[in-house]
Parts: sequence; structure tokens; C-alpha cells
Amino acid sequence: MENYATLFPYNSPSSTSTTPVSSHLSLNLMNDYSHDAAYSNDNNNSYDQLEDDLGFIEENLNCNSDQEIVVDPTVSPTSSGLGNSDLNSTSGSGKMINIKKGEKKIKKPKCAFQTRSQVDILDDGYRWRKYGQKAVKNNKFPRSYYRCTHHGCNVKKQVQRLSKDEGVVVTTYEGTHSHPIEKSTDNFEHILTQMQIYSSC
DNA sequence: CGCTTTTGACCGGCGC
DNA sequence: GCGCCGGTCAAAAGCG
Repeated sequence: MENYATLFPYNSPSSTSTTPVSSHLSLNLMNDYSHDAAYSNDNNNSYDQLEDDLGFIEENLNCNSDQEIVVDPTVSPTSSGLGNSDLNSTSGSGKMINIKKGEKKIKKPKCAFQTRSQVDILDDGYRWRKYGQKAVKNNKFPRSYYRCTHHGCNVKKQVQRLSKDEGVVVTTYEGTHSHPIEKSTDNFEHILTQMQIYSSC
């Protein structure tokens, strides 16, 4: 449970969001470790194919190890505060427990994506609950923090709109879902059919 | 009524 | 040591 690989290269909404998915959307896959990931969707739209597509994306992202992917300075995952929740578990009072001295801090791999979209959050089929929002330095847009609501699933994501380009939304995923998609992926398929993914490096 | 969002407070890490 | 900053918590409010 320490190797986190699954990720989905698109934004997702909070479960109650009724915001329509942008009909015109392009996505920049920003991954320092990705191969030449040029993805175009000329496949069929079956669900199995969709999962294959995701696997392909995941494979190209190569996030299945203790790696970190930096997309944008504003979402640098090297920030100290975002530790492994398995280690930084919370006490009954809800406060963070210190990691024992000498224990090496293990960071979850993170994958971040830039998405050109009218809306901040798109439907990826999972249910998310917002647990925080923070103003970000040098950015007029706040950063939102979401956690997967599935019991036992520790996946988190951050969503932030770029100040310098209001059309770009940066989503950072942390962790791997330990359960199947909970909602219809119709929206996501719709997104998949229209998005273009390419590596930044 | 249960779930989600909002938002101020709190905490730890880091730089100076 | 102090202040800044990012991340998280949790109570209150909102919503279906």
C-alpha cells in the first residue's frame, strides 16, 4: 500500500458539483518522468478501452514509485507540509503526530496536470470531499484540497487555477485509489474523447 | 438527517 | 528564535 500508481489525468469535481464539464478542453501532462507520451484518442469508447487508456496514461507517467512530479512552481510537491498521511496520522484531537526522530519520511508520489478548462473541477468518476482551501502566494486564485470519500482510500488532490493564465487549471493527485470508480464515467469518456495529452519533457 | 462546503485556527517545516 | 507558508483540522453553515 505504499506504492501509489493510479492517477487520472483530468480534474474531478466534488461529488455534489453540478458544474457542466467543459466541452472544450485540452490537457497538458506535466511529468518529469514520463516518456514520449503523445496521446490521441482515436479509440472506441467502451469502458474496457477507457481503462486501457488510463493504463496507458499511467504507464507513460510512470508514477509507480517514490517519485515526485513538479508541474508548476505553485504546486511544488516538495512542500514539507504535505506528508504521507500514513506516517503523519492524526490523533484523536485531529492534530498531527510527529514522526519519530530518525524515521525517514516517505513521500507519496504525486502527479500533476495542467488542464485548460472553463471549470476548476471535472468529473473523474470518484467522489471527493473538499477539506480545505488556501490562498496561494503570487496567485489570485485559491488552492482547493480534496480527499477521496471512499472509506480507507487516502487519495488526495489539489486543484488550483493559474494566475497568469486563468484558463489553466492545475490538478495534483497524490496516492492511489484502492477501489473502483464509483460513478458513471460518461463525463470522463467525454473528456477523453476531446483531450490531448502530451508530455512536457 | 446526513453529507459537503466554508473558513479560521492550528501545526510543522523551512529560510533568514 | 521568529516569521512565513503550505497543509490539515474541525466547527458551523449550507444543501438536498
